[in-house]
Amino acid sequence: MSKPATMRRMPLIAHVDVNCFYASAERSFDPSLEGKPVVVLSNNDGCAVTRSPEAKALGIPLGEPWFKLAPRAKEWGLVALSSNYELYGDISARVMELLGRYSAWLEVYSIDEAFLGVKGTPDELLALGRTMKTAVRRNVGVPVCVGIAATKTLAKLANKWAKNNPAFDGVCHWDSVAPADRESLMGRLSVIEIWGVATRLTKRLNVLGIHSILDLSRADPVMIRDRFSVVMMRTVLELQGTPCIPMEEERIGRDQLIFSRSFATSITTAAGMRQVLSVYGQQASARLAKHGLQAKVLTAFAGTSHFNPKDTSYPSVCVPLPMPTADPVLLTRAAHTLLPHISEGVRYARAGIMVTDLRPTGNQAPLALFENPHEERRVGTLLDDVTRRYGRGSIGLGHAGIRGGPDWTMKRDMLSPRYTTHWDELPLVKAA
DNA sequence: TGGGGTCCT
DNA sequence: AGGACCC
Repeated sequence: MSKPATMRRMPLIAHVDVNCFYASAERSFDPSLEGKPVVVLSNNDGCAVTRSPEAKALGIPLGEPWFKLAPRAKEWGLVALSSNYELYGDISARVMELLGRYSAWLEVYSIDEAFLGVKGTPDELLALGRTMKTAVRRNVGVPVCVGIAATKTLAKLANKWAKNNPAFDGVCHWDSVAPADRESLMGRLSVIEIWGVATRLTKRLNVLGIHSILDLSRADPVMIRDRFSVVMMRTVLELQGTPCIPMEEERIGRDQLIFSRSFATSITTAAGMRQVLSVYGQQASARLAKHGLQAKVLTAFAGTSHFNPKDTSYPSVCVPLPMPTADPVLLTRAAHTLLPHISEGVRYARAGIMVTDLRPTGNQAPLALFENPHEERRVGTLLDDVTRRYGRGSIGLGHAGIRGGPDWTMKRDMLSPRYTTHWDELPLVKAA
């Protein structure tokens, strides 16, 4: 199991993640939030995606719609904030940069999580975990926990344990815990707590009498592979201490890019849809150019609300592009082929485009957004058009479109300042 | 009452 | 293409 790995000083995996990241990021710049129940809302201020410990203590479930929370917010002293991705992205970069100093082998797994390859005696590993935790808290201002184990799956489990059991003080080295205690934990926890197992798989496992993590760790990997998949088999092996999920290189370029939003107010006209698709075409172009990529295929889609199960409609078109491109005009034109499938009067609650079959831009400069002056002119017109109609800030690349704007822009009524990335929104510090 | 992704079958 | 998962 994991013991030989430790004895042979095989590299282990440290999993580091920020406790309730969005809420912690907000707090690190607004100390008045300390000790208060805080929730951060999803796009469109739809539902609570992050809760501070105080908000959890109020019994607010993850994913609770804001419209249900709002009436009681005052009574609870609940603070709700719109997602401020610029702030979180910046805090994330600082955390990752700092972690990179403790291991050359860093995999940034998500905005608030990283895996690190680490080596050392159990004492050294525990010390390393504590050092990282303290450093991130002091230098970036957000709390993290650390789990260290032979595999990614166990490292994540150890991290979760560290978060839930104060005795660990935020750092759990799996192999340093008494086997009886580990078994007791795994016996108490449902398989749904494991990385890679969610509701569907949990149901199927339960049918086989596999309920706890301990049950799963004792299952026969081959049986699991036959009845489920190689993915689930890897999970079983990882629980047994055999690394099956490798550290990954930094991924350059995505397989696909999606631009999609639900609307604050539904779109009911082809003209409205045309504008939305134009914006997506723009955004896709900018992102492709930024990554030095071109797309061969574009899919455009729209859909009615699934909370309104009558008169549903989900039109979509898939457009092979004549040649790989990141050109805003060509992408927008392709996206507009959805328009004939749009029926006037139908209430579309969302729309989007997806570009796939991506490949690196050839010998053209990756950042040459507008190749020929003719097209540049037309793009300018497109931007001007929307801006004239809906006002400045309604459209644009990057973050230009988030304030105000037409009905279909994102609703972010409770946005905190972009403290770290915009000069006019820097926090003020008064020296006494 | 989110929006982006990936991998496997 | 669709179904599962992740954050």
